[in-house]
Amino acid sequence: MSDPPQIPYRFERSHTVAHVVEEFSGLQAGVTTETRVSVSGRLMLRRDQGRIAFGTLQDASGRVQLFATASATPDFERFTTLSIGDWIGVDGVVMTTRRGELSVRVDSWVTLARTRRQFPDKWHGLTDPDTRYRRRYLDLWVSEEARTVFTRRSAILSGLRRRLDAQGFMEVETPMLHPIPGGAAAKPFVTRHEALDADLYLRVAPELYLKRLVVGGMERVYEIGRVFRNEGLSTRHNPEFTMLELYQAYADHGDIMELTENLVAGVAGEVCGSTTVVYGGREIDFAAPWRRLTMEQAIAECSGLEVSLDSPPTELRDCCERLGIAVDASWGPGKMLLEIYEKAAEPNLWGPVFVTDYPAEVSPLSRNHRSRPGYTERFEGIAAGRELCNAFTELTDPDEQRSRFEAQAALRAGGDDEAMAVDEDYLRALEYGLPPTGGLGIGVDRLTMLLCDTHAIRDALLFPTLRPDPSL
RNA sequence: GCGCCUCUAGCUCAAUUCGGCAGAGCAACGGACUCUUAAUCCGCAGGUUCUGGGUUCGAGUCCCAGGGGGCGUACCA
Repeated sequence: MSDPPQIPYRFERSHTVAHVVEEFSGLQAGVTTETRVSVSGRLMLRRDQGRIAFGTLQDASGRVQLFATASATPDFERFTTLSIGDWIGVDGVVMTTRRGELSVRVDSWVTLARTRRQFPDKWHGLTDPDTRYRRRYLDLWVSEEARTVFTRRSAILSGLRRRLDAQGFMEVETPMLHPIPGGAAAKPFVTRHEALDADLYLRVAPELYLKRLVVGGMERVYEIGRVFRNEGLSTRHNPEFTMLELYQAYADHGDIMELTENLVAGVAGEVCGSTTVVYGGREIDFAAPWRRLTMEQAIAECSGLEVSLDSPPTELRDCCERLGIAVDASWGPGKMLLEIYEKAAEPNLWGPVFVTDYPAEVSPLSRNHRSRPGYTERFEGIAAGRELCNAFTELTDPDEQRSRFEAQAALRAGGDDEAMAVDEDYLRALEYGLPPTGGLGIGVDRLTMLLCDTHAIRDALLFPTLRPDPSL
């Protein structure tokens, strides 16, 4: 074997593999065209045959066979020493073999990168989840399913953006470093800014900044971005995940429900080819309109329990205890009702369904229900037993918001490190006037899971959070 | 955090209920082959069995501690 040739600085490609396959799909067996193409990618299989050799070239779009011969292929001997996983660029005519396999004849070729490490088994690929996540760059080459999920995730993101842009929403970017964590009940990550000599928190939600923008006259805004929550990892939780939040001035929860069901159904139809998708072997149809159930109705339907905020507190407490929920002394009826719902109803709601009318006690940022005291105009969209989105008619009154914050701060003082703090700056913004506004948050990773039929959030994230590898 | 399971060659996996020489396929390496399709055939090489202790004449296997991972649970509006 001769020395490796100089690696070029660029390679001019005329076709992707898929483009070649598409353009020449009808070619009969044993035909050599006069069309020259240049393609590039990794050599994923090689079948040497003496004075001819076959290879399988894979690029981002697919696979095509390479056909090399001692007479037509320069450096044929060296070609047959390429390793599986080597990057090459190939130039040659499009042809079919006697058996009819579409191929590119290797009339010239160049090494673009060599792999110094051996690729996984060409048939079994990678099965160890840890290796798949830690070396995603390998997983992407050997696992078709992984490529499909991330291609689809990208389509979901652009589909969401396109639809919102078309409805007059403006995409914005708000700070990820917050002086006061807020916008969701979650434990934040703390970091430190040296020059400011201040602790800052990685955002748990962009909500309070986006609503400041509505105060500022941005009537329809959205942000798609990472949020960070310092909580446990599970099949459904990653410490950093992607949230879509949007706010629409002059809209209420009803408008947001319509927007949500149309947005999700539209993206599902576009990305999956149908609003009906199969998740875990069971169909789920995202076509609008989705069912609406109040929290009490959801509880009653799933468990037969007749409870509400008007139930005597002792009854709510008994109900919690029967369900195995450890009731904290600080819980009011709203928190108990929510816990009952989450334990007895939510996992059993296949949906998609909007569960509406959340207690004010557990909804510090949403506006009081126009006709049901103690409740808010908040809803969550549930699909496959899990929260897909959270939305409400926004609380606009600064005095009411202050008292909600203070209730949260009291919980915080009592040791609840997920409760919110009083955000004076946000209150000042409200004092300048927030018009009636509807808001929505969608978990993009959860949506991806639903539309890709994956059951672990790690499979919907390119690089899920893992413990640092102690062997490195 | 807690419980259960798991970790063997680059990858995928073996290694007899009950402790007895650590193996195969693919990849790699050397060779044969002008139409293969996970090519085939011949040959060669490949190991801190996650780490550290312990029991034993003898440990991949049993015990203890630690590490990684998976699942469940808790937490996560």
